Formats: sequence, C-alpha cells, structure tokens
Amino acid sequence: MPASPSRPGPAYARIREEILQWVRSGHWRPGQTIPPERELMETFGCSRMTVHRALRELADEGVLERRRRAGTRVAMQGGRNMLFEVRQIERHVAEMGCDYRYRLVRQERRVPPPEIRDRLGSGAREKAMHVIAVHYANDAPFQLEDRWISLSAVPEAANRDFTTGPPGSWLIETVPWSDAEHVVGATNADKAAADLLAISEHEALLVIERRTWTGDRVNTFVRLSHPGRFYRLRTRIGV
Amino acid sequence: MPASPSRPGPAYARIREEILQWVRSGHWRPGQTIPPERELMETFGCSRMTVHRALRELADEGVLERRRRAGTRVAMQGGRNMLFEVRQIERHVAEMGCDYRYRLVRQERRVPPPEIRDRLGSGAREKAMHVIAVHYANDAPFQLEDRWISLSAVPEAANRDFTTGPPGSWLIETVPWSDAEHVVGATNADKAAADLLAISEHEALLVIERRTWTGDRVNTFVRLSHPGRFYRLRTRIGV
DNA sequence: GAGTGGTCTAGACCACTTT
DNA sequence: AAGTGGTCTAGACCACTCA
Repeated sequence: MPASPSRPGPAYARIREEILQWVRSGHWRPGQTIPPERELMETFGCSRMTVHRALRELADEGVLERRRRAGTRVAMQGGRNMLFEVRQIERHVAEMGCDYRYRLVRQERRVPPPEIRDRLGSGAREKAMHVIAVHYANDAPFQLEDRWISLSAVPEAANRDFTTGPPGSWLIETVPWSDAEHVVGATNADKAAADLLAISEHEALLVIERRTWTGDRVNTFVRLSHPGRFYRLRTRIGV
Repeated sequence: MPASPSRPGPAYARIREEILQWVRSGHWRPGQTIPPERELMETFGCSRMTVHRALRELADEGVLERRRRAGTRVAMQGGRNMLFEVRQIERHVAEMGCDYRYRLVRQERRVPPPEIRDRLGSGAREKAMHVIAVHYANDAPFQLEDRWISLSAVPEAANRDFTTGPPGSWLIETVPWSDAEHVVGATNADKAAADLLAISEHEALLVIERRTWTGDRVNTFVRLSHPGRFYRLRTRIGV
C-alpha cells in the first residue's frame, strides 16, 4: 500500500515513519528480514533512491541492519546505542527560560600541576593560562568552570582578559576547529567548589571534563562541575 | 581542485573529509559562507546529489548551517553537541577487558511509592515488580541497578525470576520496541547504596535514570548508580 | 551466478529567503 | 525576481555475499 501520500513532508520521511511504525508495532520483529529496496520502491510508488534514504537513516540510527545480498533486517534491540546530548551551557540555560550570567573568579598565568600538565601535554616548566569562573542561571550558580589554556597552542590567550566574557566562547571564535574528548563523572564538592556554587561541602557534583585539540595539540582542558540535583535529560531512541 | 580522486571510499565521503579539513584548518572560518552546491559540484567534478550528501551530513553533525537562498556557512557553535553513548552494561564491562558478574539483591511485587508511580504512570494501588541488583567488573561493584517494571505493560515479568540474569537483557528480548528518556545526575550515596557498592556513605554517585516506553506505556523505570570515580567517556565531534 | 545494498549521474521541480 | 538548498526520478554500474 502507498505510504499515505496525503501526509505532509518529504517522501523519504513518510516512508521512514511508516517503516518505523511497522517495527514499533511488532509487525516486523527484531531479526526479521524486510522486503528489498526494489520491492519497497513499488510498494511506496517512488524511486529507489528515496526508499534507500529512508532505510539508510533507520540503519544509521540502529533500527535496521543492512548487508549486501543478505538484505535488510530489523536490528536486535540490544545492539542499539542510546545517545544523549549535552548542549553548550548558554544554550541549555537559555532553553530553560532563565537569565544567564557569568562571573570571573580568577585568571592567572602559571605552571600547571602535574596532572593538568599531563592532560595538556605541555612542558615541565611551561606556563598556561588558568581560569576559574562561575556560570549563573537566574542568579543561582549553575556551573563551575575550571579551565587551563595552553599558551603554546593558543598564544593569544596570554593577553586576553576574561572578565567580560567566558573563555569558552572566545576560544571557539579564536581557535579554528578541533577534536574533543569528554569524560563524565561524579565527585564530592571540595570546600572551594562548594563556596563558589553555594552548596555544602561534600555534596555530589556532576562533572564533565573536556579536552579539545587543534591538530595534534591540546589547546584547552576544562572541568565543568554542576551542583547537586539531576541536571540533564535527553530522549533519543529511533527518532 | 578535485578532491584527490585517488583516495579510496565513496566520493561523498572524500568530499566530506575535504570540506572538514578546510573547516578544521581555519581556511573556512566560523560564520563564513562557503560556495554553493552548484559550484562545489564543478570543483569536485561530481553531481550535485553527491556534493549535497556530503554537505547534508556535515550539517546534521552541526559542522555547517544551511539555509535556502542564504547558502551554507560554517557553524558558529564550535562547542558542538556532545553525544554520550550508553551501552549495555555487559558490553561496557567487556570492552574494558573485565570479567562481568551479576548479583540479584532483591525481587518483589509491591505497590511503588508515589514518585515511582508517577514515573511509571501506573494506578494508585497497582503493583509493580521491583528489582535491586548489583553489577560487578572483576568482582568490584560497578553499578547498582534499582528497577521497577510495570506489570500492566509487561505482565510476563510477574513470573520471571531474575536470579540468574539481569532484567535489562530480558526486557530487551521480551518487549518489542520502545522510546526512552534519560536523566543524568549526581547524588550522594545513602547507606544502602554505599553498602551494596562497597563505598562510603555520602560518596558521590553518577546516576543515570532511564524510562522506556512500549507505545504509550512506560514499561520500566531504572536508576543506575555508578560509584565514585569517573565512569564514562565518549568522544564525538565532527567524527 | 544472481540478488542485494551502495553509490552515482544528469536533470528536474519545488520551497524558501533575500534582494 | 533570482539564487539557494531540498527533494525526487529513472537509470546505471559496482561490491559484496550467499547459494
């Protein structure tokens, strides 16, 4: 049967939804082989490219598994990855409908401690820019930022004053592009963090550590700590 | 200049990498408009569909921003979205090269407390299956699982014994398909959690809460707590 | 060998937005 | 009005893998 050509939107999207319905409803069950593209193309009354795009997107999302000659099957559930998305802080706050505010706590050039030096990949006596700042949502502390910027990778940072704006946005504009690594975890707030975030010492913090590279060099390492309660949600399966 | 047609792989992938290089290197900077598809098509010596696919993928990843008439620009948000991947626990442990072990702590049918009832969307006196279990990596407690299964959505759970294997895998095989929601946060371990995870009370836990649906109904709500130290990492920018 | 998905083309029309 | 991306087609060839 044709894929309700009355519905709005591109054909590939309608086909995608239709197939997703058949999978969700259990009409096509995990492991089952579904009809080949050349057949669905007639079923839906469209070209093979259009069917292909719908199937490819579903396969990219892990709903389907495709192999040449073997055909297309509904993926076994366990194989599917669940992704969640962490947005940039300003966006996140803005989407909650809050006012965003930034305060610089400290900025200094110094030789980083060994564990930071490892992460930056910098020399033994090489100085880096250390920045500590707090991000507020509706005047409540929301994120503590503890950042190191490599001065060999980003020499412009040496003369930059971060009183007026957060280093993150500046780096994004200044450093052309980069790869990144993230680590997520939880730690207990120490005295300094607790004071800055207006919470009790030892309270649990959600921590995101991020390193970004320009080419082969780490340009910045930042630890973002979020106070106390649950922080982020994100739905994302098969849609 | 043609996109090194000597390199292997599909043309759209080569074009994608080439453009990514131009962005990474700063040759095309954030905010800058790049040439239109019909021009790149000649630059790369291929059809417009092929260029389009490369650009579309980069736009989907957030590297580029595209608007009709206005053209294609390098995205300003250098702080791409981060995607965190939640694997199935057994796989995760296996990938760390550890032995995996599972222990059921408690399983009982009972009426859930109000906050759980809200999340399950179940009736006031409706019973649900409550399961508490611990997952070990190399005999060290690695994850505490506190799960509620709706018996109206998954009646088979009433007669299921989770002594031998974790409910997660069983549910995945049993319940055909679902949407999911995740909430990530950090909390301090209470006495019970601390005992089961062999850590101190009040130590910080990374907590992932997940609800999954079958159609309109929540079939399970689970809270996964990971002890202390950093737990998960996942890199993901522009591939 | 044959059937499947993967890619690619040359062209077309449409939708949107800026001028 | 014009230029941009978004989609779609009909057909083609290739790559892979199962029988």
